Amino acid sequence: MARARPYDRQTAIDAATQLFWEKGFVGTSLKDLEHVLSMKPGSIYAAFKSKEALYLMALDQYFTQSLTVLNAVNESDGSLLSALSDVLRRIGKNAPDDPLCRPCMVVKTLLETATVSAEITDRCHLYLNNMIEGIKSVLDMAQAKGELPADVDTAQLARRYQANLTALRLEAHVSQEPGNLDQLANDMAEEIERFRYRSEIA
Amino acid sequence: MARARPYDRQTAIDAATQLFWEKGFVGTSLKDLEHVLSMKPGSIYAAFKSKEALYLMALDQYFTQSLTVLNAVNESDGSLLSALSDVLRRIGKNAPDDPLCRPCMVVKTLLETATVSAEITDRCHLYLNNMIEGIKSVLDMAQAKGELPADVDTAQLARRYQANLTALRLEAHVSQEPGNLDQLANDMAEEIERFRYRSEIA
DNA sequence: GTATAATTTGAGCGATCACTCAAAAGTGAT
DNA sequence: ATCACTTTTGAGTGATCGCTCAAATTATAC
Repeated sequence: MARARPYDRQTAIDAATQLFWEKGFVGTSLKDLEHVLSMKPGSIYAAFKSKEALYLMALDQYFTQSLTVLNAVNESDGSLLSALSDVLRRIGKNAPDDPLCRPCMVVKTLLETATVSAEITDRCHLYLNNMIEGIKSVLDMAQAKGELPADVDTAQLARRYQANLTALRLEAHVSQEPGNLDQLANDMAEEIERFRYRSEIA
Repeated sequence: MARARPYDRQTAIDAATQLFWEKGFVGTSLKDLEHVLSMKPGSIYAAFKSKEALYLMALDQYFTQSLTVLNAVNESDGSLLSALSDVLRRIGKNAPDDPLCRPCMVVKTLLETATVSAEITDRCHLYLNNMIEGIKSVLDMAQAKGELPADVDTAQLARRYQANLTALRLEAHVSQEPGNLDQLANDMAEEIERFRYRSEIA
């Protein structure tokens, strides 16, 4: 029959994702990719068509992995609101190997590639919309469970949560004093907890 | 004596700032700069030494201009807290020609150049610290004027404000539905207004 | 006008960019 | 072993990268 690929495609895309995530689209050269993928240019282009196409695959990989965080929140047995605020507090810890403690790749991409590739930009908008939709559905679920008052605008709160999440991930990358980040994370976590429905209050 | 420069240096740096701000350090080529500055490569290097040095000048220019916003807040005759929250509401309007409604150049730079130039990165941290210091001193003044309760941690609130500002400016760049941005801005504005001291409450 | 000094000019430097393609190499079926 | 087929290889493509420098240009001083 035919020759088999000596590499695992998914592993390769994942390596490319890490590289792109760190250095950006323009900042990543093909030489960089060759090293990380252990592939020669010809193979890269045979396998992934182009640098831009590979970047789109990397973005998709990133987004898929990001969804697992949201799924974990959804499947938490305790309070959904607590699960959401715990994500914020987790970023406050700024663990070096925690991908959540690095700036969102989609945001980085949107800041970088507005003038580079319309297709990449469009894809990013799609991911962002999907993500906020996912957050909203968690909040809707929380509302159905009685965790959130019925009059809370879940779409609006979802946008607020996403904004906080983005700002916090940015701050984790920028911040020099860990205590400040943790405090900021706690502030944001308390903010969302403050929405929790308490029957004893009017 | 000697030949005079046919261009205004400040104007040139300003043009470079706009270009760098939009396209980033790596994304801006010398050809781009030649067009914007109407200068040939030799002149550019004679005047600004290198692309990186020019970028540093652009960053400084950007930061100086950013400070004028803070100064305007400081010199507002009315409430300082209102002046701060008005800045957030102003971003909610997303006026196309309002530089405040574009992502912070320092943040963009930090996301892009962590792997490119340590000097640029360091300078950005400096600017960020200066800016947050400026915000804190506004809050301190508000506290002295009795606008803020004495027990408010102004340093912490300043970080929170800066995080909101950054997130909002990002959202202005990313957001597709203007109404959402405005609502988010109002949320953030109300959040800071909620700190305002009211004598009739305990 | 001539000398002097500061500035612009722009062709061109070596390096790197994203990318290509003919050739070599590996794999399974017969 | 041979074949059909897929994949890897890596030197090499033209274009562009940031940058340089000898020459030309423009100004002032005398």
